[in-house]
Amino acid sequence: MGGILRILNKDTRALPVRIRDVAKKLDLSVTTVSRALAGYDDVASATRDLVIETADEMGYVPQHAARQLRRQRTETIGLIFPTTGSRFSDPFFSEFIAGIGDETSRRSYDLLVSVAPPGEAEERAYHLWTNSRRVDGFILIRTRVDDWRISYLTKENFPFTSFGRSKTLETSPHIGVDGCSGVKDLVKHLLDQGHRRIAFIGASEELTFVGDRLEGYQIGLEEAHIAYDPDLVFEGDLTRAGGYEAAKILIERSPSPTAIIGVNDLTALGAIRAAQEGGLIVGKDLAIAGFDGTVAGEHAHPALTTVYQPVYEIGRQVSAMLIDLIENQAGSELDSLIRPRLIVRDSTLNSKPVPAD
Amino acid sequence: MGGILRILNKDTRALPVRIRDVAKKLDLSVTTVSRALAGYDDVASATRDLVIETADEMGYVPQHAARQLRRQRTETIGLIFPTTGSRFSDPFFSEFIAGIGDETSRRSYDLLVSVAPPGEAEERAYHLWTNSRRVDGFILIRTRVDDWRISYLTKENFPFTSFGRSKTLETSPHIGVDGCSGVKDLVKHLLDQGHRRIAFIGASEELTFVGDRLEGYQIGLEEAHIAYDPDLVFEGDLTRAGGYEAAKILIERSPSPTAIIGVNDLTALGAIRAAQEGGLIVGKDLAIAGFDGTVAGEHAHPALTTVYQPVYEIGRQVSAMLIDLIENQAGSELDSLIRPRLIVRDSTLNSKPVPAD
DNA sequence: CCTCCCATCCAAAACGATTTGGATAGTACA
DNA sequence: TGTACTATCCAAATCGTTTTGGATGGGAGG
Repeated sequence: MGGILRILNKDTRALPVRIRDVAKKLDLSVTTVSRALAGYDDVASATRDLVIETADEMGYVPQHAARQLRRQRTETIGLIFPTTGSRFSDPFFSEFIAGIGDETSRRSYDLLVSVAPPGEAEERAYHLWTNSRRVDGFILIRTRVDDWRISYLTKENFPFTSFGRSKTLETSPHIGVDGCSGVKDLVKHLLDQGHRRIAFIGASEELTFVGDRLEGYQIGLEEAHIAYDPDLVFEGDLTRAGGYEAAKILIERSPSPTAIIGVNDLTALGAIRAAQEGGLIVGKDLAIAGFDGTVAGEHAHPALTTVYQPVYEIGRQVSAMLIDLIENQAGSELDSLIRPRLIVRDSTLNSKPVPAD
Repeated sequence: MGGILRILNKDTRALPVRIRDVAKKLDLSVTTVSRALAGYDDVASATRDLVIETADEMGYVPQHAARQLRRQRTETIGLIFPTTGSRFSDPFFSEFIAGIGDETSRRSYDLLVSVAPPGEAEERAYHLWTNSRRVDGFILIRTRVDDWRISYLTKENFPFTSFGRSKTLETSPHIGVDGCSGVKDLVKHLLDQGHRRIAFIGASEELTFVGDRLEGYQIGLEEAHIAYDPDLVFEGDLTRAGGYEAAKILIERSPSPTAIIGVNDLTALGAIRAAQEGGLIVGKDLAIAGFDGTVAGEHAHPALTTVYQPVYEIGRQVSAMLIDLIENQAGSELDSLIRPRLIVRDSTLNSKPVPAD
């Protein structure tokens, strides 16, 4: 189909301009051109201006590999998604990557991305990128309570920051979100609405943030002197499908819970679906809430009560922190805790009538 | 908070093993080690085995920058998201990036990612990565009818493939999805259900795929001898909010449409919300359908009728095609058209009663 | 014994930038 | 007139690979 495609031929590809070409054109040494472009003050300002202008109009851009080899820095940061390919559609990720991307390009860094499920492939990926000096540092996500990545990178003395803390080391540079107090606020809100049987659909407690949120749930109940009931706690898998399955079972319990907290928005959205299929009106018969503050939750029906964390902004900060670390700029705080914000919407408001059908 | 953080010090960071170190340990030349590892047959097999084993146990990995400089190839492909940071949460993207990521790492390529809104910043980004030889090729997404990127890369003779074709060149390597016939199928389905006033919420027709889908809508109506009514066509912006706004207006028209097609799933989900807020039962009072086949649509309430395109698989193929192109492997087809598949769900089935409330 | 041919190895030259450690010429000052 | 200093420039080394173009020695064949 579609006619003849032009064949790409490396030999015909325009050769990029090298610093040598600029030097030759101006009858200057390579050294001077290099130093002029780098802004050193041992080159006459007239010369500097001329060099900059000429380099610009010749379209000269330093070849990355050469510079990198000489300077032994890549100006690149690495991000390895700890998940396997096809089941990877958490809206969280694209927000986060956008935050990182904006900050890195602002500081003229690049972002190298890979996907590897936790385990052997993940280890290989980190080994490769550290040993080949492919990146200057890593951003870690979905930190785990016992996190191989953190001990490895620390041992290698390789810069990294993470979204979410870990218990692997006493401290390591990261941006954390206080999931515990976030869920505590949420529980308090549900208690205010009169709920007493509140369920929690979690996920693998290997993930730090899951443990944090579960803790908030427990403390919240405790403070209201409500006994913790293990039968009301389920383990999902952070997906919508996981939330759906878990909620289905919870709903058929008796006595069934009057409120369900999903460890993230996707889980909660799955639970909403299960409830609606079971003929329940969410917000009236059953309250459901999530955590994340994704757009999907905002536009759900009914709109989802959730605990909002500024994912885009966290992406920006975590990469700013990493670049500071790489460049040894002591300035920034290396250990910040963001307090997420409760957003109450219809899915937990029984006072507001649902639209008549 | 958090105690004393260990300060990273470049001087104390373990020096990576160089090929020279391996050579010295084995009392061989650097050349021989290099050739042994590369699998040339001018090194004795006993020597080769020894080299490989030693290199492995010393943890030797070639430094990427040096290799890249010498070979003048990066084994990296570039992906620049043509969108601006914060409003960037289409689930489409994460699926797509996962497909690309899996294929590139299978062929031991890396993936360099950036985010730049169409316009000047985008041009700068492409210039930089081509001139600095930062990547070996590009994957283009959201191709536009008149696409600067395609003419630029073609002019520079720089390898690229795209998801979605463009009219900028007669042909260029890409994976296309036949959005026209996809929407035509959808229209036919709606006609079968008895609909006659079918609306379409699109987006900027600058985007090729939007035009394709709109064309399918028009042809579908034409074949059923239904006059095209411009009042039933709206322009959204591919987001949920855009779909919501457009649908709100459409619903209050009189006579109002009995079915709405969203150019993508997000638009359709926005429309569902607008309909529900307006007191309509989606599937009964108003049929709504989308395009993409995202999980979000599958789990919506009611589940969304849509036209499914295998985004993960397309990501894989488009990057396989690019790598073939870079390596001059003539093998693969450079111009493939995938026919998407109609998935009918409750949002367009008025026969099935909605759950009683 | 001599020649030729393999099989195996290696020294040195790239690749394209940055950085080190001067060189050169003009100026100010004694 | 010398000397010291400054402003401006540059040759050469360097980063760690891969690749080019031999070198070397032993065995086969005459």
